[in-house]
Amino acid sequence: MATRIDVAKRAGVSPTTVSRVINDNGYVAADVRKRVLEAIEFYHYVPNKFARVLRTRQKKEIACITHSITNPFYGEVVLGIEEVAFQNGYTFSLYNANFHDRDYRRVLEEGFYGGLIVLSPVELSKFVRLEQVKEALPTVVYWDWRGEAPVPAVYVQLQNAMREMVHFLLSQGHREILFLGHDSSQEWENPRLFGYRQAMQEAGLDAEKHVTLIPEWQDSLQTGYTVMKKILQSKQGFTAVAASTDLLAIGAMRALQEAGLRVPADVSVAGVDNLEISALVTPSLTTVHLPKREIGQRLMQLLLQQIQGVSHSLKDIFPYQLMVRESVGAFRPSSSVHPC
Amino acid sequence: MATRIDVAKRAGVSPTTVSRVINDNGYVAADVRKRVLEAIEFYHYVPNKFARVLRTRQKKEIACITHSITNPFYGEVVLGIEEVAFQNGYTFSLYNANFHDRDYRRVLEEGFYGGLIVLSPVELSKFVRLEQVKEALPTVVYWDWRGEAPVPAVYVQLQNAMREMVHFLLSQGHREILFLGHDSSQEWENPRLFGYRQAMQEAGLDAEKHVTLIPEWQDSLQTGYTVMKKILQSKQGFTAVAASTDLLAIGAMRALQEAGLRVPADVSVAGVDNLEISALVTPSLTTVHLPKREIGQRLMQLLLQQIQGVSHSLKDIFPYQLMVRESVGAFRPSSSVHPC
DNA sequence: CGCCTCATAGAAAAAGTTTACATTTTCTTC
DNA sequence: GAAGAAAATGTAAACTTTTTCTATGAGGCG
Repeated sequence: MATRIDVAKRAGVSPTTVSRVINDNGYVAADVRKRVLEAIEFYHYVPNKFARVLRTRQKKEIACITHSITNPFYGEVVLGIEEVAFQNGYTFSLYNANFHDRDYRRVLEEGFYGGLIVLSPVELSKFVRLEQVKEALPTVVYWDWRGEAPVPAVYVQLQNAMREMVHFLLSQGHREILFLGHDSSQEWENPRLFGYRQAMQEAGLDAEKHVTLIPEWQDSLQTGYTVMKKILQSKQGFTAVAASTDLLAIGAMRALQEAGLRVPADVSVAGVDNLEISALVTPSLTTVHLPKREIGQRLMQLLLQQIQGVSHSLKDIFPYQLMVRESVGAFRPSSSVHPC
Repeated sequence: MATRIDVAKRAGVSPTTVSRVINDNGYVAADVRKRVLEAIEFYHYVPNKFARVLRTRQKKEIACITHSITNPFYGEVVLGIEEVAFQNGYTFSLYNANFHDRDYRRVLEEGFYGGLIVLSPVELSKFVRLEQVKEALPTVVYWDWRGEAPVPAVYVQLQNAMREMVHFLLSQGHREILFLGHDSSQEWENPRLFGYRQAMQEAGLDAEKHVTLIPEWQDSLQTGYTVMKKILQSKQGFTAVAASTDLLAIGAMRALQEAGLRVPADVSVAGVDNLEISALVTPSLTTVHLPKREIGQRLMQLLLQQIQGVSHSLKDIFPYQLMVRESVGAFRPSSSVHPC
């Protein structure tokens, strides 16, 4: 690989002058500049990033870490992040924390990246300790839990979103509404679960009877499918399913259909997220739209502020919107999985 | 940030000894090692990656570039890549080529990465010129086109896969089979299209009548949906759809259903890929399984060989497997979109 | 003409690490 | 107990870049 010295030799100048041309600072005569540019072109010379960063300490590379690269929700968030990153001259790379925790911390701490975006910390809590990592580099987080994030964060009103969704199910006459989602822990409180309980209590219903909790945090089609299969064996009676996410909802819907139940005639199903697929399954999924791309954009903006040191942990409140589609129908007395 | 020199001072040794402890090479006495490790712990010292790479030229970081991070096909391939990368002490980051081409080339060429995996070069041909980039760093590619890749590649027998799928549709009695997918160009030949034509010709049918080509290479649910909507307006008659990918198939299926057509009673639909979602939509999709994770693993193995200089452009032939599910039914004389 | 300013360009230091080489200390072995 | 091997540690160069400092010459001005 050609270095700056090769370029300098070919252009008949000193290496310093090449730097000046590249970084466009200091005085350099027009003809000299031209010669240098030609030499750069000749060698296809690109300055060595490692040497440059070693000297300047300016890393225009940011990292994003997520638990599940295959989750389309994060996919869309990432698109938003990228957009803003590139506009600001940053490059962006994505990590998937499926593997060894130690390695990830190492990567993040060895000074490779100028900033870090953590998508949903709960799923990553085994790998990334926000308190530790924020010491090593500017960090922001997509925080979809109740309470305060330990670093600047983008918040979404998931509790209200879920609540509104359950309200809608209630408005359709449903009373036996199954909650399908993740549990809270000592550390983390699941706002979706709170939203569900809130809505049920407001309607004067038992908010615990139909709560089905998924042990490990897994947001996948397969999880929704297998959990619903199990529920159907348990003879639990319900007429609607309020799923934490669209993936869970779609998986659950399939399990219901395989059991010979019609959605929404026999059971209604709704989710939260509004993924692309949700509008294109049959029946199309009633869900709550979350502005994924905007979340990504704001995350990156927040990180830029962090890097520049002007971060005032802004709590962005993003709008959500109920998307009424086919998968929810009005309650009919005859319709119930196992009448109770 | 603490450096090696701080650590050395605290441990009362020379910086060299610290290096030796860290890299575990050369002689170092047990008690000295212990002192050094304590000092490292004290400072939370992590060697600066930039200085290290500058010196050693060993970049244990590889990049993967794709056109569409949200495509679950690539998502699963990436899981396989990651697995092997981590086993070999490499870290891995993902680029999404939605934005400026120049920037990507720059990132790749400035020596940041020790290797590059390109997922499907056609979609990236605007951004990444394999012939150029392979000069800058070891490169391998997932090659899903006819002909030879310009760099070591992992090949999949897509032509045969598609052919087998169309054979299956034919075996179910279908004759008016619509092909839904991407066109070939001067540069690239689409093996799926060839597989379709081959199967149709073998059956003595017109292989061109029902070919519907998607202009830009777009593999998404939305594309399948909108293209099928358009087809339905055109009054073209067919009884089955052979889609290039599962995403296109699922999108198309939805458009058919919205038009009041039953799948598979009125129209059969099949795809290629076997994504997770494909088994969980209703009706579940008949498709051809491709070993995505294995493809990823092999890609990374191939790249490791490239890096070590022992690459003998191995052509991996991966098995595929027809997955018969609900979305294809036997042809019935009465069933046709627009009987012709 | 002497001095100052400004345009231009090179020399050298610095960033933090690895490693070849050099040096000192300790251990074998006859 | 001396010689030579092996173990342990240190010195300094190298990796490539940016940046500060210095040097040279040209032109302007009193």
